[in-house]
Amino acid sequence: MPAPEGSFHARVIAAVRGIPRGRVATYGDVAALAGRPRAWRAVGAIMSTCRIPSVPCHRVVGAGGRLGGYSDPLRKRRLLQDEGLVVGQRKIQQFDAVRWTAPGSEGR
DNA sequence: ATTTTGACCGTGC
DNA sequence: CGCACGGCCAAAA
Repeated sequence: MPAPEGSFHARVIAAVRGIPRGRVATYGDVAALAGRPRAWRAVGAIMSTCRIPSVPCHRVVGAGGRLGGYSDPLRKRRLLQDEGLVVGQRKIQQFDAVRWTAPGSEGR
């Protein structure tokens, strides 16, 4: 289990696990929730190792609502649509309306 | 310890 | 709106 407590990996997974169904977050958001708002790079690398089914890694999308990457891009698109999201051919519609924001991270 | 890579992001044309 | 370039962080070799 490649997720020692206190590691960036564990924090990222915890953040992704906190994304409810029908909602999406960008790599930058996940990185910020993980405590490293500038580590979206590492977040993507970690997601690539996302072999844990307990983590809805398909809810992590690129900035601006882009699908981003995935082992099976088509599958990711279908999963998001299955959760009630409107996905275009390359980007998510109403992205701002479905973008997941951590409790307390909103405007203040 | 240094170098390379990766499911990225933002800016410029 | 699409492509090219640079910058950034962490893990692996």
